[in-house]
Amino acid sequence: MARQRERPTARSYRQYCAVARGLDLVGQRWTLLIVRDLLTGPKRYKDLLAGLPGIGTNLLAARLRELEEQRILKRRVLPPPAGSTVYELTDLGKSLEPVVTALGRWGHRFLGTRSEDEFLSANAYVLAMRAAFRSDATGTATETYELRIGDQVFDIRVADGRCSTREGQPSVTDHVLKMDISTLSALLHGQLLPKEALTTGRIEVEGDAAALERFVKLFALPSPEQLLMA
Amino acid sequence: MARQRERPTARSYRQYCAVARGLDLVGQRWTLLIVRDLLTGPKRYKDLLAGLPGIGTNLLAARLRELEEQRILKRRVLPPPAGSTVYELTDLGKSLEPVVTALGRWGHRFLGTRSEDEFLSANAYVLAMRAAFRSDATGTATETYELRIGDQVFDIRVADGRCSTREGQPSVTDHVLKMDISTLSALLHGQLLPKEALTTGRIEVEGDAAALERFVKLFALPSPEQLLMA
DNA sequence: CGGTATCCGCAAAGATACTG
DNA sequence: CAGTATCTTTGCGGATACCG
Repeated sequence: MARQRERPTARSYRQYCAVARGLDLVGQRWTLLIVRDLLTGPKRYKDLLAGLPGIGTNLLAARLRELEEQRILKRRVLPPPAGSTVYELTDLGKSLEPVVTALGRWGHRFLGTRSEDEFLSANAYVLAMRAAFRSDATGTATETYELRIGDQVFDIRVADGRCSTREGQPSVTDHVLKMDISTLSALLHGQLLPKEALTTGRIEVEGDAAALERFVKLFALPSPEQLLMA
Repeated sequence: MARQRERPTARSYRQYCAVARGLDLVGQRWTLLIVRDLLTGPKRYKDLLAGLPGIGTNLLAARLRELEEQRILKRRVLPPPAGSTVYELTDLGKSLEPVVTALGRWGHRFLGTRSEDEFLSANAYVLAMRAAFRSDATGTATETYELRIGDQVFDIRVADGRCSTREGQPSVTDHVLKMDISTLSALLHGQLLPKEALTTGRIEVEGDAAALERFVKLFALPSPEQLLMA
C-alpha cells in the first residue's frame, strides 16, 4: 500500500525563538530519550524498543521517521553479513548532547531512591558516566575498559583528561568489566563498594582487579541521598 | 466549589534516569516556554498568557499549578498598593537556565527567516542576549541600559565581564533604549544597522547615541543567513 | 484582573494485532 | 526483525461562560 498521511501540520509553537524552535523539533514525547540512547552509538530498531519501555512500536517508528526527515539521524543498512539496519545520529544529532546532559544534570537531583518498577537503562548510565567525567579530578590517567552489561558491550577510553565511549566494535582494552545494570547503578551511586561487588561475584573482572576501584573513582555519580538534602 | 480532580497520574517514563526524570518534570508541552519567560523575571498571569499565544487559559493555569507543586516556581502576592499576584522562579527553577539556553543554542540554527505569522517574544530576546553575551569579546566594558519594549522594561547591566538582566524595578541606567520587538530582532541579527534605526526613528535613545552601537556589539546574535550554510 | 469550569473537536499517545 | 494497521484513550486547542 502506498505511503499516506504525511505531516498533518506537526504542532508548532509558531514563535520566532530559538528555544521554541528547538522544542518544535525535539520537544515531543520520547524524542529526547531516543536521542539519549543513540548518543551511545547506533542502535537497531528492537534495541531502541527494548530500551524505551512503554513507547509502542508505531510511535517509535513515527519518531524515527521524523528525526530522519529533520536530519537528526539517519537509517543505515550494515554491510553483509550483518545486513541489519541501524539508526545513528548525524553530526546535527550528536550536537544535541549538551541539551541532553544539561537536562540530566538538572534532573539528577530528583532521582531519589529507585522504585521497584523503574527501568534501568545501560545507555543512560554510560551517557551519565561521560557527563560525570571530570578531567581535573583525574589528572593524566589513561585507562581503557570494555564494559559488558547484558548483551551490550561498551568501549570506554580515558586519556589526556578526555573520555570517549562507544557501543559495539570492541577492540583491545586493558580491562573487561562484566556486571548487570543494577550493579553498575549501585556502584556508581556509591551504594555498593567495589570490594563487596567482587567478593559476592556481582562483577567479573578480566585483568587488573584494582582497575575497578579506579573505574568507580573516574565515573562516580552523586548519590541520591546526597541530593535529597541539597 | 471545592477543588477536585487532582493529578490523574501525570504520565511518567518510569525510568531511573536523570534525563527521563527531568523530562517527567519539565518535558510537557509549554512547560519550558513558561520557564523561559519567567527567567527574565516574575510575571503576572496575563503577561504569561500574552507571551504564549495559543496556550489557552486553562492549560496555563494547569501548568502553573504543576510547576508550583514541583517547587519550580512560586505564586506571590505583591505588597500593596500593587496587590497583584505574580509567578516567580525559585532557585530550583532558575537552575533550569542551562537547560533552556542549551536548547536555544541548538535550536538557533533552525530559525531561518521569520515567517509572517511567527510571534516575537521580548522575554526570549532578552534571554538570548544573556546567553549570547561573551565576556571574552567585551573585556572590561561597563554599561547599564534600560531597554523598553512595548510595556516591558528591562534593566540590563554589564560589568566585569558579566551580564545581568531583569524586568521591572527599573533604577538609574546610563542609557535608555526604546524600540519595538521587531526592531530589536532585526538589530541583534544584524539585519538592521544602528545608524539606520536611529535615522528612521525606529529607536529612541536617551543618553549617549553611540551607546547603541556598543549595545549591538555586546549582544549580537548569529544571523539566520549565517546559519543556513553552516 | 486572575483565574476556574465546561464542552467540543482533533491530534498525539498507548495497546495490540498483524505482515513482508 | 522491522516495522504497519487499527483501535482506544488521553491530552491539547480554542471558545466561551462564569466568579471573586
